[in-house]
Amino acid sequence: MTDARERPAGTYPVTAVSEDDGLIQPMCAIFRRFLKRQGLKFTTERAFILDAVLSKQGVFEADELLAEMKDAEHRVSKATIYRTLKHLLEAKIIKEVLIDSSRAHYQLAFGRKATGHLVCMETNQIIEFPTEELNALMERVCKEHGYDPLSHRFVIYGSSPAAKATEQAEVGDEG
Amino acid sequence: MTDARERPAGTYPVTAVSEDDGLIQPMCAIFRRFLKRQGLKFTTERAFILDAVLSKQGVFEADELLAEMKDAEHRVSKATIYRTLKHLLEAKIIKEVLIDSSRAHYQLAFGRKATGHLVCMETNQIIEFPTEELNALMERVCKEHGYDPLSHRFVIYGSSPAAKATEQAEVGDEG
DNA sequence: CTTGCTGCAAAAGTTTTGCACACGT
DNA sequence: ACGTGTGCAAAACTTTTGCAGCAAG
Repeated sequence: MTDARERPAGTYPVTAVSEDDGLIQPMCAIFRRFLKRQGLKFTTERAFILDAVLSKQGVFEADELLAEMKDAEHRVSKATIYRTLKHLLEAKIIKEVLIDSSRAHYQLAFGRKATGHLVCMETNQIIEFPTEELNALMERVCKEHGYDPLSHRFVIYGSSPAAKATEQAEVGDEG
Repeated sequence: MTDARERPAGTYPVTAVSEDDGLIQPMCAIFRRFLKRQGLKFTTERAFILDAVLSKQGVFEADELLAEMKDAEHRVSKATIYRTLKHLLEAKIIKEVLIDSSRAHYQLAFGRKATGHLVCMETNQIIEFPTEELNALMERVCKEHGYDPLSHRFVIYGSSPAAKATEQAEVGDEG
């Protein structure tokens, strides 16, 4: 049951491993340059989406951005959010994270060391942890098969202490 | 661009790490027992789906099964395939594999050591490799956060030798 | 016979796309 | 002005579900 589908109302409680929020501002310039290079425009909507994305401490999804944008003074449409996410991926400002197969999850791609994700199957809490040590494994496996390594993802599924506590309580109730 | 979407017509060429196909037959009995325990029935359709699943050498998806079932003498509906996949997951005969976020991917859960997946971003080829060494990391991370470990997934993205060759050819064509 | 199962078609959820109009450069 | 971008609504795709008839135990 590799399933984190029933997520608690749009939010992922996340313990991030990010280190420097000082890198956030230059990102705007970086995105701008990226767009110019591609003959694309830096629109108000893209600025707003970038801003929302940069404020994320951990894993997020399109849905979440959409909800935030809906309330904000700047309403941005679903279509624009999806289109902009693609550009942010290409610009390597965000990267995809594999949490479950029903929706796409993203995370900032900069200012953080390689991380894996520890997912609680019950509460959907996601904890990040560093995974530098996996680079060696990636290199080795790629070399063995003649591949050029690009990136890797490591996800652990388990039960959080909170989930176990809840379980206990439920058993008490039922029994 | 963590995207393996444009997959070559329903097939994943896979180099598996499976070891004993001799375990396959008992699976039928195991599934039967599992169903009985749950008050469920072992129907012709379920038998056929189990059979198709057991013949898989590597990663597969619902879509693929559906296509196979369409041609076979036993036509099985989409709905039944999805419903049966859920039971097979619960019975721990198959497990979910995270390859990309657009579709669910599965793999037999037995008769194989823990494996990771090396995915070629261009050709979508998937190579399995053993990942026993990651168990220690899983245990350690879980202990650090008070989690009970359940399972883990490790995916490497890269470019296969074949993809690089194709690229070369294309550059030659264009230039 | 009783209960669960199947197929169909419709629904649901996420992501993409066509189009007319609006906006950066 | 030109070429892109945006919003909207519809389409595409994967997965789920309701229902009426069907089959396993």
